[in-house]
Amino acid sequence: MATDLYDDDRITAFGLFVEAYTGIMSRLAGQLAEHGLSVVEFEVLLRLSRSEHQQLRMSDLAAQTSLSTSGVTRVVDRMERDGLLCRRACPHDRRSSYAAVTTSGLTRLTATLPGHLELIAQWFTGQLPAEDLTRMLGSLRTLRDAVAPGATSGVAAVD
Amino acid sequence: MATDLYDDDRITAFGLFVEAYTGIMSRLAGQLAEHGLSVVEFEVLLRLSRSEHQQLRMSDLAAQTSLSTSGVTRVVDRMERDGLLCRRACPHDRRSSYAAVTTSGLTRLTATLPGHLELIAQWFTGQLPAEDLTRMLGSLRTLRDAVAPGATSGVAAVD
DNA sequence: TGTGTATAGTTGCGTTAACAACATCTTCTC
DNA sequence: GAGAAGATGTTGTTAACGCAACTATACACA
Repeated sequence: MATDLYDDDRITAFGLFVEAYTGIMSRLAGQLAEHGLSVVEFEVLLRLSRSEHQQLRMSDLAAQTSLSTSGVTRVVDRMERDGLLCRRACPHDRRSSYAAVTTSGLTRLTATLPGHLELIAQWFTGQLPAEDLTRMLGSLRTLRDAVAPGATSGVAAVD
Repeated sequence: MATDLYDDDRITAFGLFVEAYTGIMSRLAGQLAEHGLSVVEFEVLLRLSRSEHQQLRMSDLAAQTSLSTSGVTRVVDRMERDGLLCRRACPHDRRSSYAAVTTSGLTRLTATLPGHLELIAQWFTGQLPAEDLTRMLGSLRTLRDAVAPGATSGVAAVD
């Protein structure tokens, strides 16, 4: 039985990637949950807060997250219901609408972020010696640019 | 507005990780879909195929994947319906049952793997100079061991 | 102006997952 | 060996997502 095929080095290498990622991610998700946010909701909040006037058109939000447009509709529905976001009409294009962070949403994000950053430091950036981290980030950038060329580092990077 | 807080280096760093991961993963998922497999189903098939007698107890399978036990019940349901897997009674413990790969399942996996490995090479291992890759894998192992100490590299790594 | 095409967002439907409650079987303790 | 405690897997319920269909609006162009 071609056991070698299943144990190919490439699978092992990529498995390491997956396990590191899911391990870190699940810790972050736990902390977000303590603040009543899912990973997706946190990402939405962060993206919007970074944007001009703390708002973004629905489809731009979809493009910046890993969601489809219908997924965005639903997340925004929920977050609007919870008072974290509100929809605003777009003055120039009546087809469009903005999702905008409310004061309550900003408060929630501000309460969540410090712990989030601490965890990233604890389980990711702080785990590696400075030089290794630098090299790793360089390699990650290479991979990211190859695989998601759209995501220019200006718009950058969230979880 | 504390814009600096949202643009913290740690977020940028982790965002790179996330974008690289999701970018690669979505390409792999596409190839798996061409063979009628979801990421989870592929992982199940691979884990089982690597195991003694190409089978594993349901709960062990849950432990090795990112699924809950009820999640495993359902995946195995579907895959059994599709003929990729079958359930077998455990002779020593009548509470337990095994999920075992069928010939058809093994055939499917064998058909899927070469393309899968190629894609890993194309978008991950092959993107980096040998030395960078080695260093990166070392760093990933450090992260993985910190964050998912259970997953010893013997059982290793899948996607 | 009127018509066709493209774009923005929402909704119905099917799929998949987790969680909790549950039934069944094993093991431990006395 | 009888009952308690624990393990194993399944099922009901709920939540989240994507796709495809749909509505409303904008734009091109004759």
